[in-house]
Amino acid sequence: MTTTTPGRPRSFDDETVLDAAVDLFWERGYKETSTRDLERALGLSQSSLYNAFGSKQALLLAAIDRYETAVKRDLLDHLAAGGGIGAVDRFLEALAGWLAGSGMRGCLVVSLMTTAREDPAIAARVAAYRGAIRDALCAALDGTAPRAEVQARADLVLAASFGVHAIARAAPAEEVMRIIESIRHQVRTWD
Amino acid sequence: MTTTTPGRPRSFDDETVLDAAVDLFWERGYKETSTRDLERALGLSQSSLYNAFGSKQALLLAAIDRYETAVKRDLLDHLAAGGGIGAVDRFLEALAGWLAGSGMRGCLVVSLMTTAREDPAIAARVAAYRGAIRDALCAALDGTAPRAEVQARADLVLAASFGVHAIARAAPAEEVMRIIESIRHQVRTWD
DNA sequence: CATATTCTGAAGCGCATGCTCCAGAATGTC
DNA sequence: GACATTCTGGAGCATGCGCTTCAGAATATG
Repeated sequence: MTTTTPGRPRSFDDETVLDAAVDLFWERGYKETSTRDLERALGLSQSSLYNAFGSKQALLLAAIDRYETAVKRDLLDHLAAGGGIGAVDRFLEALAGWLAGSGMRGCLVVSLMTTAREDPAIAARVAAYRGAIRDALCAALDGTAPRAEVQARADLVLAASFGVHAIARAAPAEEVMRIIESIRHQVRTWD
Repeated sequence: MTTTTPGRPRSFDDETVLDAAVDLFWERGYKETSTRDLERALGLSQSSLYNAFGSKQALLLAAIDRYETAVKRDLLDHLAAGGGIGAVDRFLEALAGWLAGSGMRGCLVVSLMTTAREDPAIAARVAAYRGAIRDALCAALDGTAPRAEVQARADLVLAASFGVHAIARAAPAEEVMRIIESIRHQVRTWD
């Protein structure tokens, strides 16, 4: 049932556009990115943009979906593969590479924390993202310790990695890398 | 040499005004707080405000100074008093109270991370704040383990507490409190 | 009281914001 | 080729932004 609707077809690829939106929101923040900035970076006029996504907020929510997909592929898969303390260590190792490879801009979602405080829809999306990471950490750590201990360790790694994302946005790269190493060192003592 | 200059004296108290500025920047964020908002909350006209502080950015920097003073008094003093693992644990306990008492808005400085990325003066101020906390953690932990281990633990607590601040801005209070308990649990294993 | 200095409210500057509207171009179906 | 439908660029809306300007009120010194 993929009948084509009559009328002029869209001249841009939704995923390409979303990638550019992720990049812009990630680099400069949500509030700091204007619809004119998006127009320029995405190569779409504002009318096309609003026609396709509805609002700046809706575009952000779609961009978060796309961002989360990438995070799952590049980061969380290290947790799923094998599991155990080693998996968490590899997750943190990948996090360091992820940060360096993306120009030390931390995490899109973490950078939205202030915006989330005054926008329930964004707050809900951010909470879901946080939950997904915590669940992945718990799953990886399952069986390495009593359940309560597993959850405490997951919370610790979650908080520490979010802190790294916050720090990364404005600190020298070496400092960020050292902090990640410190976290990994702690994680390894659990083995 | 406290000779009074001729001319009409200022009708407001600088520290009272700064407290209100801290409160507003903290609650709503820097970019999200307009000079009109400040005018309203501080009870000063914009001209008086600019006459006294020079710019919105300068006001923020002054507000950070005042905020850091409060943090030192309410949080870091727990690290200085006694020292050792127990001091870090009490610091985290105080952090939970600080968050609850301030309406779960996290940390003013952590909320500036995105702004700091595009404003060198704010970035420098944020880095100094971060350094002060790390130094206090290192000092408290000094002697409880080899120097390298002390620094790694300080980094971990720093990152985790910054993560808590980020999460606190948009998560349910219970979740935040549970995360802090998880961090404290880990810290206590060092004893 | 005269004078110099400072503070203050209101008005306004140019510019950016998120979003909408609309005429016309583009491309599908029949 | 006729038609229905959708996309697109540009102009424009009301609003808000950080900041400045200025005339006049307020208050110190001498």
